[in-house]
Amino acid sequence: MKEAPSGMKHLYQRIRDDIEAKIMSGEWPPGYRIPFEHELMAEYGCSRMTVNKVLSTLAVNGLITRRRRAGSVVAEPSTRQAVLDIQDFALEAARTGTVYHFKVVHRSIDPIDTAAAHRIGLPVGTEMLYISTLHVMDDVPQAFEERLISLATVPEANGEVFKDAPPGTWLLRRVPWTDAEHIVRAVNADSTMAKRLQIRTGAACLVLERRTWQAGAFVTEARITYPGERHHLMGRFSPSVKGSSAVQ
Amino acid sequence: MKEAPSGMKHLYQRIRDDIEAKIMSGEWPPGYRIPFEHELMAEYGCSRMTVNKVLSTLAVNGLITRRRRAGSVVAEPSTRQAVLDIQDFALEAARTGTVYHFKVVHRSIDPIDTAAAHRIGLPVGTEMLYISTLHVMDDVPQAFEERLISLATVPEANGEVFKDAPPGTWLLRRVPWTDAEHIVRAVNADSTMAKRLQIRTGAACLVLERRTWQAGAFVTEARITYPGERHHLMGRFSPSVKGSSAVQ
DNA sequence: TTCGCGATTATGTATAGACATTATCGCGAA
DNA sequence: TTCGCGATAATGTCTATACATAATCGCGAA
Repeated sequence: MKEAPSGMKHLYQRIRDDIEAKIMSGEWPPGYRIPFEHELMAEYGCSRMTVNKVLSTLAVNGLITRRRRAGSVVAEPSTRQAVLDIQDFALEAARTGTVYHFKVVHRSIDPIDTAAAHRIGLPVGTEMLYISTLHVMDDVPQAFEERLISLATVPEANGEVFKDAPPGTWLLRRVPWTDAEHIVRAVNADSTMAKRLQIRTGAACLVLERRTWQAGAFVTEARITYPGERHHLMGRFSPSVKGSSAVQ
Repeated sequence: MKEAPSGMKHLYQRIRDDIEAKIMSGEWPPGYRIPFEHELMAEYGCSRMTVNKVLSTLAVNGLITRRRRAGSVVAEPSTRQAVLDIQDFALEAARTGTVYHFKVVHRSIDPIDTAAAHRIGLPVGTEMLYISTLHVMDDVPQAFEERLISLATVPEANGEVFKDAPPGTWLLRRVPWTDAEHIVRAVNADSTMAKRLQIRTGAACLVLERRTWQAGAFVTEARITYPGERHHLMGRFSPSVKGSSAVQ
């Protein structure tokens, strides 16, 4: 029994995917004590070296922290937040005691337009959910989000009206991403955007475009526009451990 | 012989540090075929599992790419270029056949100002090299770089006039960084910056601030201003492999 | 009750061997 | 010369074991 049966993923990858999915989906929240190595050994019927390699790698990449005798726990988001997500507004608001709310200003289901289809690499005409959201803190607009969700990958989005959670947060809970592409640009606000964000026309805005996939299947594309004076993106890196996070 | 003698680093870490240092310093440039596992086994007198774990980890983190039978080679910078560096202009220029040049517009050695000292965490009054550079491709200004270099960490910078290579490239060759912090913002160009970059006053600019350290010692801080319409930053991520790169 | 110390437990590092997988090399045939 | 194919070499995954290390637990003594 040295090799997994052909046609199925290797054990190492399977264990790793399982654990990463549980962490990214929030099923195992920060602070959660993940099973001990010997428990995972029993669960997957493998040797300790195999689960040890999985866990050490996750630790190096900042997803979990490990302590002898005490076991391994899911790390605090700061180190693994490679995403610069709108969800941060809710967290930031909770932390600082300000009032956060969001407003869905557009929602429709339409075939994908040719430009987006080409950009993303999907067949023209695929049905997508288009949704635009304004994020507000203490009555001050903080960001305008234009999003496009693949109904093929996320059929549950079809009837969703995003009443309790904004699309980004809602998605993250249901479809943890495995790959993401980010583009950051600076643009001058046109009059429409200026009105939305309550800034003057021409003010510099930071635009973050993000596309995410899950196991090769396209999930969503978001273009988020932040007023330039109110936000910046920040990240820390070292050659071995790479992580970044968004700050207000 | 299951354990390294106390007082010295573990074998795994030593091998990894050695290889990372060789890659980051440029001694093993991109494309260089690093020793085979069995050669590293012999060199360090350890089992294959140990060097295998080192190399697999480096591969996961994008420092090297591995291919069966062919061996492992140092990866192209794009995947490990967590830095969005000016050096890319020279590469980009070489690739597209455009003419790149830079002009040092300011150079002085002064005690650090209090704001920067506070920001970086250095004692007020430390001597720093201040240098400003304009980067030009085909006679079109592409970026304005304001940089501050610690003469304590990089004494060779004292007499350097940056004739052959711009400060970023020059530094990277001498002092490979081990930690970096990035901040990305969007600002409106003021009249001075507009004149420098040949854009209109008020045009949105992407500002990248980067601070780097080597083994805890501060190396440099750079603030690079790009015309918003001419540039964007791009990165790809997955929970396990994190990398990003700059594109034109 | 509190302190100290040994037992316990989970992780950290390392070994030697096994078999799978895959790309390349080189030889022989067309 | 070129094509095909088997040998070969390097990495990929996994096992079973061993001993080190560090933190916690719990018992017994002060």
